[in-house]
Amino acid sequence: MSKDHINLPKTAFSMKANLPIREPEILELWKKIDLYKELRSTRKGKEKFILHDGPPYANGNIHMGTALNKILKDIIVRFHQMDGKDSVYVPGWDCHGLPIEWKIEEKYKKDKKNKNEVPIVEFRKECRAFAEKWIEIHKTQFKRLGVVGDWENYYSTMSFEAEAQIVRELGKFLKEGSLYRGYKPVLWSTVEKTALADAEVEYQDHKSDTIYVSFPVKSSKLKEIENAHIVIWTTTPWTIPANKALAYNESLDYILIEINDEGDFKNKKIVCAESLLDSTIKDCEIKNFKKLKSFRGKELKDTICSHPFLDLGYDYEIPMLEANFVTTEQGTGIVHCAPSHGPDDFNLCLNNGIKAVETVDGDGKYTDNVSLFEGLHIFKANPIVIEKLKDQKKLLKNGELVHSYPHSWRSKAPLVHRATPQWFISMESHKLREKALKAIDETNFYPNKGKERLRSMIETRPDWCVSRQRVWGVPLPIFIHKKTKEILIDSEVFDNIAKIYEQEGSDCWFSDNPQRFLGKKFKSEDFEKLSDIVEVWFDSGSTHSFVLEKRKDLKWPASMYLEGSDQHRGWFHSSLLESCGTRGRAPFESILSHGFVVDGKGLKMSKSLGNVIAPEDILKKYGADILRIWVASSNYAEDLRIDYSILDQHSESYRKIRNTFRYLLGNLKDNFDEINLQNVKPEELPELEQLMLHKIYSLDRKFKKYFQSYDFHNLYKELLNFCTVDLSAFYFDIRKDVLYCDPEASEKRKSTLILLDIILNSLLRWFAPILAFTTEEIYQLVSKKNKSVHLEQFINFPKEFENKELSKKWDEILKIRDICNISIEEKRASKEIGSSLEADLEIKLNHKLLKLTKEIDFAELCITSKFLVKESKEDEIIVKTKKAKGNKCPICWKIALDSCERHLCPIGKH
RNA sequence: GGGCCGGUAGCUCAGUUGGUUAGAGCACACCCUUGAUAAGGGUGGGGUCGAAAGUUCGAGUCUUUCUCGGCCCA
Repeated sequence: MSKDHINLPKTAFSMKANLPIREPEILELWKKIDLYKELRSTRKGKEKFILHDGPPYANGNIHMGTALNKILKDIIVRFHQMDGKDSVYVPGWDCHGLPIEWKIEEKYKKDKKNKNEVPIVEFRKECRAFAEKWIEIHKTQFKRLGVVGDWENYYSTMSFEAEAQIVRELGKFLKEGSLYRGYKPVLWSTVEKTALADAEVEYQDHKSDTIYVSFPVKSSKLKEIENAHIVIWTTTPWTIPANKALAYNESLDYILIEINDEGDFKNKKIVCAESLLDSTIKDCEIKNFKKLKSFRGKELKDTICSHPFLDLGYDYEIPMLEANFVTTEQGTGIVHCAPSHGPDDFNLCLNNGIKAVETVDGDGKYTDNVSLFEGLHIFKANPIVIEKLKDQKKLLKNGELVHSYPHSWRSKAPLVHRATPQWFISMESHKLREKALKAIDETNFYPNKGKERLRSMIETRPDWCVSRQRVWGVPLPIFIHKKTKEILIDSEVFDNIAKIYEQEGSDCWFSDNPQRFLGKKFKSEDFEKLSDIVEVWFDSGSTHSFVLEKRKDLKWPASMYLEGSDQHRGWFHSSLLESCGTRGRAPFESILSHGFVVDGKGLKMSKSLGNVIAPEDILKKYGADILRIWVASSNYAEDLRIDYSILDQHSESYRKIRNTFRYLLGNLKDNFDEINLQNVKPEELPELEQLMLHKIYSLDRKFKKYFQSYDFHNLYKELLNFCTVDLSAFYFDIRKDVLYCDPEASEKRKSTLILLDIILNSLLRWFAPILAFTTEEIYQLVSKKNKSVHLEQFINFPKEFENKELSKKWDEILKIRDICNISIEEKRASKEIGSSLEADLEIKLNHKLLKLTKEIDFAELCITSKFLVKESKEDEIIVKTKKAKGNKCPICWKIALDSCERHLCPIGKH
């Protein structure tokens, strides 16, 4: 029998996707039709959805984390666009900062060039060019992922507009008075008279003086230690004059002993950690002592000591503070804290209201804040400190120690932590913390746990240090009066600086005459011009001001900020603070944070483990749509696992989806004319079609629910299950008979085509935000309506499609079908039949089910040739399968005793 | 080291306020089909719910400890 008599599927949509080749062609198409522009004009005047791009750093190739971030953003942006909104995405880059400075310095090192001999402006130009280069590379890589956005008009933190606006933003904090000058320890070289970044530090062995020093207890809740001494050990005797506190660990055990040896400490009581007692008495050569009392560290709470130099004028209180950085590795279990000379000390003291001051100047000499020692160089101070401690009978022992110590990579000179003038934004002076906490309450978080995470950080964070002693960044627009030391706060000056930057960027700050910035109102000789730059978190924290507020196509606040969960401390954090400080609320309405990309076993990717997968490799092997499926199907609330076996699996799912489309297209013969759903009368269709309309309707409800909560992995799962369970294994399989064998005039066949049309249309739109390329490929094949599938909108299905009663009825029918299948399978296993069309079903149902399924054609549903339903007294559904008797119709392949009525074929004559 | 988050079939994920025998899809095995064909269908196997202890009539779900992993901080 020729196949001319049947209607087999035919489509130009190939089974093989070949995404790595096809996707770039679709990118070309989007470029040709200027998709971004089309998207904007289609939704002109519609409600805006603005996902504000957190700028990646313009340095280095993208990795899986970046790809995840951008694809997730793109999926969300496309969803909102399809939902009918004007969903605008403007990509941006973070450009200033240390990593780029290093790259340029590395290059200098290679070329044997000295950074200090190159004018700052020239150095900055190289940094700028470096960032520009990476922006272009990133752009190509992001576009390849299918990300749609305003790539031509991206934003960057180094644009002149951005630099100008950053100055304006700082001006707001300055005018308000919440930006103040304070001191904070940084690693400092007294030789080069400059601060050093961590990466510029080399660790080498260094011989230090060590001392055991006693601090007399002034008062304590622990009565036994009231007249005792707290003993500390340090390798930096010169920091003793800057001591402001002592730190203990509340979870350690401490001990009080009495010394009976002759000498300064005879009959004196001292305190140290119990586990360090042995090493302490050994080091201090204590021979005779008595253990008096052991106690937990937490009992030291609220203890106040005196400075060892109390009698020399250091008559201030030394509080004991709880700190978990105190360990029992070395020393006495109690640490001396000089907030001006150590980051731990600084943070601990700051949290307890003790601020750092400038104790040592740039040359390494004590300032007038340190009595007795003023003018003395710290590297010459150790013997003098030791001598005075001895005089005061506060020195138990001194010695020497060779240990690893930070040195400058250039001069090789030993470094010190030195409190330097820095600029801070106060969390309290203008209620910034309070405003930020309120703003967090008013923000939606996806997932919800992000809210607590950000809140707990804001609750405890210290004042924001916004200055850096570097060169690649926006200069702090600050002048200080030489005589009064007052900060110049003048709107005209800030405006003037901003205006100049807007024209030519901020390089001129370092090269031009300061008078240019001061204008006519002030004289440059009266002022000192600051050379610090703004820390980069302030840059990116201000993007809302120079992107969202400045661009007409955007809105402030953004609808959403979306980044990795590390950005709770980063961009979410700095944007929140900047905006609350200047505008009193958050620059976002919602925050979506995603986890980190880890390997198939849940371990982080690292070169040493060899488990790194680059986006580029995935694109080459699978294509962007597979990667986009991986993003959509993973639960971003937690870490996202990826390896080749996971991608293989998603590839399989993709093939299933692709073949679902192929079946639709094949049976529609690539003809697709969108049906007006209002004209579809469900009651005029066969029950199976009615059921499918209901399934489409209820899937759409779930789809929209999941989309509203950005629950993409469940959304994708629903779509995939629909394709496999409801379509491929059910509806498509059953309706092949009608589609292939019914005459074209058949009403049933026409009804099926209506459904195929609706299903194709629905699937195209549902999948479009995720499978951006594949849905476009199909759309280009069949639709003449729009230039791109992405210009379409989600469908609103008529309420009439919903039919819960029918759905319930079919739940029962499908149970019967399952039992039929099991029965057929038995006969297949025993080799009595092969194809289900060789089966003849005998179904026994109770009265209720019998009545319910009166009109149901179980042969059609189970794809058998015959069936018979009998009433049974039992509730159990019983199915018996027999081999169908008769001959096979050459057209529909059904087995019948006489002719096949549908084809009037005289069975048996063939 | 500290804070926070997480661990459910090989994989991606469901699992209501504690309540029958813990689910789905994929993958796998076997079978069927050869008119979706490098496709399609059917059936089936597979889980100590990270581990242990506790609360409870009853724990994947609540508590504690441990363990493994991730992020942030130090």
